[in-house]
Amino acid sequence: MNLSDFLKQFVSFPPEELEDIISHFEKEIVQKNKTLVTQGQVCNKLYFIEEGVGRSYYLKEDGKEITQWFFIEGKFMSSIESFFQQVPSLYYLEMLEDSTIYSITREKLDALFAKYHDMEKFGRLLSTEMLTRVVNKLNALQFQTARERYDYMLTEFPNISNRVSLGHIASYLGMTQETLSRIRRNDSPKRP
Amino acid sequence: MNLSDFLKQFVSFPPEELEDIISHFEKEIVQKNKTLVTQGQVCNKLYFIEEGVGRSYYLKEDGKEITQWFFIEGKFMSSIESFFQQVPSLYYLEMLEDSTIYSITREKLDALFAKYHDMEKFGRLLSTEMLTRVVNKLNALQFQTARERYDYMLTEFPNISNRVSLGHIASYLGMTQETLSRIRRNDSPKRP
DNA sequence: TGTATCCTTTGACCTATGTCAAAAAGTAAA
DNA sequence: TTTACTTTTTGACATAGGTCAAAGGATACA
Repeated sequence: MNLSDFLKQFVSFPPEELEDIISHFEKEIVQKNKTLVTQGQVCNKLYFIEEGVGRSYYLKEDGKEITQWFFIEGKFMSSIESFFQQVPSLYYLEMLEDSTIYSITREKLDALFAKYHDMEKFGRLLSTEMLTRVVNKLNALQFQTARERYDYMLTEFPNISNRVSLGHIASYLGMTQETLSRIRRNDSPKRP
Repeated sequence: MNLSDFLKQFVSFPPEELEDIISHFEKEIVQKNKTLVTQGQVCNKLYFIEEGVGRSYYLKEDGKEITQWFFIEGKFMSSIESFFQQVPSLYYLEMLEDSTIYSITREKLDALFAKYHDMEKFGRLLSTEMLTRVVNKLNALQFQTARERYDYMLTEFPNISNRVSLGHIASYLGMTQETLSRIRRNDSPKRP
């Protein structure tokens, strides 16, 4: 999905607004393993992924990486609270495949929010949608077993497992790689 | 904190806009244990708490209640994804103290979003703020021990523990009441 | 001011998941 | 196709936190 179609999903922009908005994004081709943002740095870009996969991850004191979120094509990617509150990012942002992305700076985005009421609405709807998705994950982590959390993930990110490593998925789900491997072994989808 | 001050924290509304906006809210005095929304029902009001505490909770198959969020005075309260996506609520909303709240329907709120660009901006900022808070809890649940999660909660909701029951807090933190009781017993604040 | 009800603590025991270590299976590079 | 490296699986063992049951404390109301 391209950026224009994505924007139109949320708000029916007049064509000339849409064109103006899109003209403020910059296309970037990035390679697998490229780090977009480092822990401690303020993230001042919002990215739209046209093609590819990325993740945000947190580095623990003991050096272990904890995946916080996956971002796939047709979605926005950012270190959310760093971008919106302009505070140092707790996370790294990294691409996991060769990808085509479009980026916009905080300044330009704010200008668009101020210029177009429609854009402000888009921003609001995008936030609430993301909020919904985060709440779903929260529920999974708060009251589900390891097995159920794995099932949740398959609905949130279908076939992500062919694209990213087991270790990344395990930490995303708040479990170890060994536990996830054992869950997969008994892989009849859970029936209650 | 009252509604007017809360709105002004996010956006500097012109006085007449502010007045118009506030006039669409309805004041309600509700008693302790009042249920505002039931699981399965679409939540079509957003509440502002002027005084009091509430919570959202989920009822598991085995009848156990799991607190999902606490809402205190000076904050908005709702079954977020039910209100914004107009789908049946997964949660109950309940007040835990006698409270003074202000409510607005989805229709009226949408009309205000459409009427005032400033209000749309307020909506966007409110969503991103809530998103940030939810992400913080997500992190706590995803990679912290029971003890650390308890410490996290004390920063997110200082002295909530004097106002709501231990069982509510425990389920909010994804642990049993017994575990929380044991954590509290050894209550020297964790030093790393 | 006693009685019923609810909330919190404690103890004994159990289990899901983590930890550590090594083997096996993939993947890439030469 | 051999070598080196990364990822996944497996096994043995450890432990945080859950479960169940009962005893204390609070609180409310009659």
